Order: sequence, then C-alpha cells, then structure tokens
Amino acid sequence: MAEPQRSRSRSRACSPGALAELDDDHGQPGGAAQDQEEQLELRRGPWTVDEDLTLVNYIADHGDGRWNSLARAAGLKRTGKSCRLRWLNYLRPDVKRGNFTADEQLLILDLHTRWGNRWSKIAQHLPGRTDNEIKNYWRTRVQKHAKQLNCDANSKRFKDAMRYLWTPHLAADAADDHHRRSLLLLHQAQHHQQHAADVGLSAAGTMGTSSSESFATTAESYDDVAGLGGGYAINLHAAGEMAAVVGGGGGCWAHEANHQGLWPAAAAAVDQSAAGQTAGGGGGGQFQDPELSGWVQGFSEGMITENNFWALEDIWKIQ
DNA sequence: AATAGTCGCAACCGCCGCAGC
DNA sequence: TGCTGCGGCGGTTGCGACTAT
Repeated sequence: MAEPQRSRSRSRACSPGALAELDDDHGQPGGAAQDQEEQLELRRGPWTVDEDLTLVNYIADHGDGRWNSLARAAGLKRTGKSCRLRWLNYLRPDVKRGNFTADEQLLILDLHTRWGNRWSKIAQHLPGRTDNEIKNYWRTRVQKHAKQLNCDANSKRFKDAMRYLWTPHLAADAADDHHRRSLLLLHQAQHHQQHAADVGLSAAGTMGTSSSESFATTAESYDDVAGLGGGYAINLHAAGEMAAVVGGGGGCWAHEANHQGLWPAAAAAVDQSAAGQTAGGGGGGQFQDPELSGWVQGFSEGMITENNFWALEDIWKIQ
C-alpha cells in the first residue's frame, strides 16, 4: 500500500546545519561566488511532485549515479545527496512499501543478530526494502519492545528474549499467514469448481489449472524469499506447515526448523519450556540469564502481569 | 471538541572511504 | 603524498498523523 507523501514544512530548512552540509556536499569551503549563489538557492525539506517527476524522468532517460552532476543537469535545486536519497528510498520503482511481513521481520531479526546495525547490508537481503526503512523499523518497533522489557536492544538479554519469545511467534505467524493463503486459494479453487458444476459448465479443468497457477505463484513467493536468505523461507515454510498442522502453535515447527539447521535454540527453548511445565514450573535456570529464564517461564504460563512486564500476547499484539 | 502525548517515517547530518588528479 | 569530489552509511531530527484523555 503506497503511502501518499505527506506535506511538510520543515523549520530547519534554514538552520545553521544547512550551510555545513553545503560545504560537505561541494567540498569547497572557499568556492567561487557563483557556486555560493547556487548553494544558497538549494531547496531542502519535503520533495514536491514536480521535483519527483523531474528526477524520475531524468533517471529514466539517463540513468542514475553521479548524483551531484545529475542534480544540476536535471535542473533540480537539490544536493546530489538529497536526489540519491529520494530516489533510493522513495522513487525507485522496485521500492516495496507497507508493513513488514513476518518473514521480513524474522529475516531482519536474524540478520541484525549477525551484523548489528549494518542496515545497508541487511537491506541487501530484503529486496524492495531500503536501509532507511529497516533502520526506522528497528528503532521504532524493536527498540520499543526492548524498552518495554526494560533492557537495551543491543543487550544479550534482549537478544535472548527475541530468540526465545519473539522469533518463535513471528515464525508461527508467518506460518499461519502462509497456511491461510494456501487455504484461501484452495477454497477459491473449490468454489470456482463448484460454481462451474452448478452452472453446468465443464470448466473444472480450467479452474484446476488456475488453482495450480495460484499455488505456483505462492511457491514462487517462497522461493523469492528463500533466495535471499539461503533457504531461509524454505525452512520457514517447512516449519510453518508443521505449526499449521498443530494449529499454529506448539513446538513442532521449532523442531522441524532445528532439523534443518534453523533456530536450534528455539527448539531447545521449547523443550525447556515443556520440561519446566512437566516439572511443575521449575523451568528457570536453563537460560544464561536467570531473570530472562523467569520471564520465559512466566510468559509460557501467561502469568506475568506485574512489574511492568508485558504478557507475550500484549507484546505480540502491538506489532 | 480540544488538548496532550506518542508514533512513524522522510529527510537531513556528519563522518568515512575511495578514486582521480 | 595530499587534496578534492563524491558516494555511501549510520545516526538523528522534526513534523504530520494518530491515539488517549
């Protein structure tokens, strides 16, 4: 869903920092008077529709790159940096907009664990998503959750919390989503077949083909993501099917994921949780962080409601 | 209905590394 | 070797939209 550009009037358009960037952009602190005049005319703040069109048309004709000269040649009174940013983060035709899917969120969590705040590197594995978008997602959603858990987003405690609590739920959610879509397609195909039969048409074969195509499309979407994460979505899909079979929850998905080399810790956590419940709630102590262990136990029993701790469902719902 | 607080995100800032001269 | 220009990256800001009171 493409969000319309908001109109803004940014008060910092003439801030002292603006001049600093002009020097930075042009690298000529003592540049020619003409350059100074051009610099003073530079626009900043929100882009207008006309500017967007100018930039898009110019890039369509001449390609991108060489941003400073591009900005001048296109007649845009913007810095090259601003043009580059606008193109990469907003105008590129393959920019994907809207909420992150559970698959994408899982991938972000996984890649951030590996690489930290290497947003551009992470973005390379999420086609259509920009580093800026991922960065914003992390800061607004993930760090919010860390705050709710009363710990730092970069702390080991929070990473453990993600691994044991958030990631499994995202996986289940992704699995549910995949399963629901498959069921919907199947239902639609059956509906069409029934309808064809009702009206006396021998179109079932045609509908069957259509259904197959739809499933193929779904499979392709899995493959798309799988290609990015080294079989990530394939594994997720396998795990998801398991989760769906058991009603979207349980621990089967985690074990399946573990068999495929994905989130062994999650499977272990499920085991630990189950063992803890079997033993009558003495499941603390399996985790490196004793307090986290308590959280996991509390979450699994749905009992944590005090001390500003959020129930897992609450954290999950605000996604 | 009005106001205050919070959220989401586009855009900017400042630094760094690289290439060309 | 140092300077300049540029692209790229991660961090930060500020404002409109949304929500709560």
